[in-house]
Amino acid sequence: MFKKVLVAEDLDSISITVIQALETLSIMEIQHSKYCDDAFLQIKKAIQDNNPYDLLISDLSFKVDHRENKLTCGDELIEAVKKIQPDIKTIVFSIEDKAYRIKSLFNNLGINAYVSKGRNSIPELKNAVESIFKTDEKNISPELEYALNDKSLHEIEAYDISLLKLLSNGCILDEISATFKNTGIIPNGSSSIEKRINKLKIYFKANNNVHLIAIAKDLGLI
Amino acid sequence: MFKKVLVAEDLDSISITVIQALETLSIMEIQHSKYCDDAFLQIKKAIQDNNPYDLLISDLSFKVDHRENKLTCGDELIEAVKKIQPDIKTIVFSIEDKAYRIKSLFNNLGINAYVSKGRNSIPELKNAVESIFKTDEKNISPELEYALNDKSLHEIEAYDISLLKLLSNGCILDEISATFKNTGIIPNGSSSIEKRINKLKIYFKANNNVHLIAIAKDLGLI
DNA sequence: TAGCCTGTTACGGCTTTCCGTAAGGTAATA
DNA sequence: TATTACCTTACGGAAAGCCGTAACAGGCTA
Repeated sequence: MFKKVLVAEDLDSISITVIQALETLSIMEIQHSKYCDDAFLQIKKAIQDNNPYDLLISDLSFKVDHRENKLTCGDELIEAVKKIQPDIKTIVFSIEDKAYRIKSLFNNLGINAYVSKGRNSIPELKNAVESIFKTDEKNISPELEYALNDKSLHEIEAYDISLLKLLSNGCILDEISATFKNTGIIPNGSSSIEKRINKLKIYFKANNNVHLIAIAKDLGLI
Repeated sequence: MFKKVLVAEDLDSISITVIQALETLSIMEIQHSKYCDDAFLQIKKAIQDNNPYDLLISDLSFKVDHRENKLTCGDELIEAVKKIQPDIKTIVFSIEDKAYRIKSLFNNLGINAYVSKGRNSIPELKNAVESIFKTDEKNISPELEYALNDKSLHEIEAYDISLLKLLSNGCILDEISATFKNTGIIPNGSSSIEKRINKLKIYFKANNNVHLIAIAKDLGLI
């Protein structure tokens, strides 16, 4: 079994249970951080001490409070950690169940397992830990397996996300066009952007821009 | 101390910790439900058995799954419970920290305490339980006290919420006007609705309707 | 090279939103 | 009753979004 595990989770009501669950798996050393920045520093220090972590279990969203943090969410934490310790195993444990989000975690961050916080997630979390210790296969909550096979999600790209974000910030077409030109994103003609928004509206069955943003927000795309 | 307490919480990772915390307060009987419908039935049965619950600790949002449920969220659960047992004490334990939401829980549902799930929420939850057992005062997470005093929230009424919801569903002004006329909501002139939307845009510092809906979604108003 | 396909950009009209102005209605007050 | 204040509704011009058409460029194929 893994020897040294770090849990990055802000809610005390959850971290307590997670740590107890890990203890039942006879893991020797279990550490816990309430902030992403702290988690990153602990992993960094463990490398320097020549006693690195085997596994990182991280939440995705962390509450903002008085503290200033460089890393504000689990995505950023994992990305930063992989840069200094590429071989560390990672499990994401989050309430998030949007296929798009989960998909990108496997594809872009190379996480080893995704466990969705739910009515029976502690046994699932234990299984995931055991499973990725034994094999190197990817592991995902049973009810979320459909996510990786959802073809439709291939069609929504980073370009669309940028577009939707700018729209949701109140930008008009010309402003979006200018922004894309400045950052070198193409296509950036206001007409092409208009067309792309139109495609998104058809895809998401939205009546207008307002409706489109409401749907994108509900889906967790932005 | 309270003798009989019900915890309505879907996430096992949280309910386990909450129950452990209640046990340290020497509460004799602690029950737990993962669904609002189950919680309601348990409370109903306890009344029939002449052994009612003293306290209900409930989450607000519950994940949807295969099961069909009449009560889908904590708000609905508490409202239903108060109808059959008006004197029951209620604590809401939720990640929600939007002032508007919390305010309406105290004012509309008459909850006794609100504890926000956070980095130190288990001690806060224990304090809340002890506090409302001793006194009959309202109790709220320290960092959320500002919520009840936030004057600005008085200005956002049910009318605005209906309006924002229709907007977010892709309705245009004339459709909203027609809907309001059908349901007897006034003002319902398309011009007045336009003005009202304008006020909301100023209030929330939104550039346009799209921006407004994005903000309303972020604030959890809709 | 000519033809075809695809994707980007441009243009024009039509609708909807945006925003200021003004008319009508009601209620409180002098 | 007259005045005032406030709210609702109506109207109109400007701005932005909506949607179809067309021009242009690059890549592929015959």
